[in-house]
Amino acid sequence: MNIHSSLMIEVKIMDTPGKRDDIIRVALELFAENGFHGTPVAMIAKKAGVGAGTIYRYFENKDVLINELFADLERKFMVAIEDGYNPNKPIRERFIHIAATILKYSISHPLYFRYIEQYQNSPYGVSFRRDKLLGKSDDHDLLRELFNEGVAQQVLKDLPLPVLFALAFGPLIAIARDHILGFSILNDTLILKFVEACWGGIKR
Amino acid sequence: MNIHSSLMIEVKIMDTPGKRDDIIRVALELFAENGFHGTPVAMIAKKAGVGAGTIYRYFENKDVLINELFADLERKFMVAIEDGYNPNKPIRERFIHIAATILKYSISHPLYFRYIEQYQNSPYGVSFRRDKLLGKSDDHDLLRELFNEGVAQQVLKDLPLPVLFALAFGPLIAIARDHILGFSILNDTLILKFVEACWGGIKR
Amino acid sequence: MNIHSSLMIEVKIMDTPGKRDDIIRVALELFAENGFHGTPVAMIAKKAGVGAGTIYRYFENKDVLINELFADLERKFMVAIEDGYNPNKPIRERFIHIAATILKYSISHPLYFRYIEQYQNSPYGVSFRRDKLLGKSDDHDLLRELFNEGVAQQVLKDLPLPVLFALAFGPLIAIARDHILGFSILNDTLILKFVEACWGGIKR
Amino acid sequence: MNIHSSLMIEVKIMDTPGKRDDIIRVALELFAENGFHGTPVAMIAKKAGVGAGTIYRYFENKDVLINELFADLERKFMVAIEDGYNPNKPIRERFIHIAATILKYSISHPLYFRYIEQYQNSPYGVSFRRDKLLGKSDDHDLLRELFNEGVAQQVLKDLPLPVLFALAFGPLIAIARDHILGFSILNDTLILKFVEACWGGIKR
DNA sequence: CATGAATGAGACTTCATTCAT
DNA sequence: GATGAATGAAGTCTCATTCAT
Repeated sequence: MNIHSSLMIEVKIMDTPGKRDDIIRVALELFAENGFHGTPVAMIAKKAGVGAGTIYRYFENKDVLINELFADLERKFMVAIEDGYNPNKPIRERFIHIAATILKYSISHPLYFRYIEQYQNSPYGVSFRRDKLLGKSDDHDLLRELFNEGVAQQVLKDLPLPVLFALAFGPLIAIARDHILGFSILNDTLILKFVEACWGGIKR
Repeated sequence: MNIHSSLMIEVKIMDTPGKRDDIIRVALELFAENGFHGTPVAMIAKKAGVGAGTIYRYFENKDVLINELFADLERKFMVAIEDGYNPNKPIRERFIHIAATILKYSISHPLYFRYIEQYQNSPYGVSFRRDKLLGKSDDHDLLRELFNEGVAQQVLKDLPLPVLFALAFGPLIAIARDHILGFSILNDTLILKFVEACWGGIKR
Repeated sequence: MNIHSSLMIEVKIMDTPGKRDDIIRVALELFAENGFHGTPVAMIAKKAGVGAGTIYRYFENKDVLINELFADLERKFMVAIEDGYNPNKPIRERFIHIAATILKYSISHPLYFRYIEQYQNSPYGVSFRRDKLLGKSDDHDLLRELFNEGVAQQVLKDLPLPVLFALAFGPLIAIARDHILGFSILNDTLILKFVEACWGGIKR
Repeated sequence: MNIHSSLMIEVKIMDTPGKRDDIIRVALELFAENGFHGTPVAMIAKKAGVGAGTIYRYFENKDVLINELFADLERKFMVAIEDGYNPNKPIRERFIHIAATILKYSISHPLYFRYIEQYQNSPYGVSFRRDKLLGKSDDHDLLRELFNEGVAQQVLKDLPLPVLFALAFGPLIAIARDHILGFSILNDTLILKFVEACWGGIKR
């Protein structure tokens, strides 16, 4: 019985995270493709190969799933951005790194991108965004630091942070969306040019 | 009797379209605030002071209402842009006019802006956008002409049109959203500076 | 003004009965084709070229329209049957006349037939039928007389009236329906044969 | 615990199909009595003691329920007819068996009969009937064989099949309806006489 | 009288969530 | 823990009927 129990525990340890991940992965795909309201919980359950009730063991309800999934994706973006980021490099280089990473990562993970866009333009996202931007958050701290530094060193235009953000990342979001929807096609050269153009928009 | 008759005609002329407009106005407001799925038809009817069935006299179904409302808003943007637009002015000036108009109009009509954003990031909007961008449309023709001309005259960077669009309007959308959500505050000076920065992003 | 008024009155006199007939005719057609519940009042109004409200000037409500229409059709059948009916002819000849008339009339007025069938197999028809058959009615009096006479004269089988009715008219209804739905095709020879066979079913 | 387990299994086996059957049974009753349009899904659910949504687990929509119910009833009629049918007996005897069975079964299952009649005279039934009669179907094959054989052996009149069908079964349907609606009362003797009379209508 | 826009009760259906197994 | 059948609140839409014009 001891053996049996420990076995079950092991099974749980190994199996449970797998199940949660299955749900997350499938939910991401379906939400990104069909929208939040076009994706019943039962559809996620079926495609994830779990019972509908199981989803409620991992997420209190559908809204929580949607919100946690968004948090997951943000975290993934942060990891991508921080990978290879060197705070000792010049402002320009650091910006190029961040911007290029965001664009490349968005393009190579179209589901992530579409999910985030959808989320941010839904009632879910707005309140979240409000909480977030007014408070603190890691990724923005990184960016905020970079931009504050840039302004202080007179490398960047002397504009409010949100304005600089808009100038720098607005085009990025726009072109990523176009690419993902197939309205334009980016390659590495174009990406680099594009990012440099973004830099042009904020540098003094 | 003449007077009475003409009065009756006036009442008809003023009243019937009034009902359709009430619905449109209320629907815009509620959709922009609560999202498409957060706004039951019954809620629109109640707030518009009409019976639920009445909405279906003017719009075949909820989706049609959503789509027509979007078309309405696009038309309004177009009207705003075309007002004061002079095709004989230099490229730069024309661009500044368009960009400033879009930004000002978005800011002074936050419901319009939020509705459009929401629409374009929903299953409704994606297919529509696809049809639209690949085909022809008045507003884009205007912009397309302007940008093509700019590229030909070597006033603008030699980049694909969608890339120029992204560089020029991506920041605009971003800052408008921020302003509307209260994350940053724009004034006329800032708007002008901002628009000039956008120009900086695309001019050669 | 006198002239004007009398004109209007004339118009009314000529127009009003026409309007009622239009409604009746269109309602018959639509009900027969789409069923009672597949035919909104508004559809009848539109096809009849009248306002929806007008129908309610001639018929208290939809149910009344349906019932009156049925009564109309029954009357028409009676007229057809009585035309050429000679109570002095032998039983057999009289029956042949009636049966052949019913069959021919049904076939040449498929809408009438389908309406009646539909009516009799709906909640409308059942209660009506109950009222009717238990009471008296012209057409059945004619038939009842004929059949009673036939039984009394020992020309017909000695069976209860409803049984004789079923034997005599059951096949008629069945073949008429088949013909109208296109499952079998009758010509005058076949009709005569058929009616004779029906006679064979009840004659002693 | 063994006993308990087996009990639980039994409950499942007995209960789940029980729910579908409850729905079918109640739906039959209500449709037969009130008509298809006089019977909201909610009414069926309530009387069957299930939630409204449950009906949609078993039947895609109301129409499917209506159609499947009809198919069910047809199957039941076929089973009744085939029970005791002996293809080696003479034509006459076989016909008498079939006709008597149909009549008796109709009379003892008035709800089945009324449901079928209603169905066949509704938009549901007409298209179905068309598909059916023009194609092949078990019960009609049985009858078709019998009648073809009868015609070939010169036992039956030399008439098209639909005509023979009408002569043979038209009276049956008519008298069954009368009986069920209480307009005439059949007993076993009368049934036999009646069926023999039907035979008289088709035999040479 | 005629009209048809307006109404709202009520029908069908979906789906987030629960809970017995 | 896992399951998925069951639930019923809530949403979309239709249509018989009314009534101001």
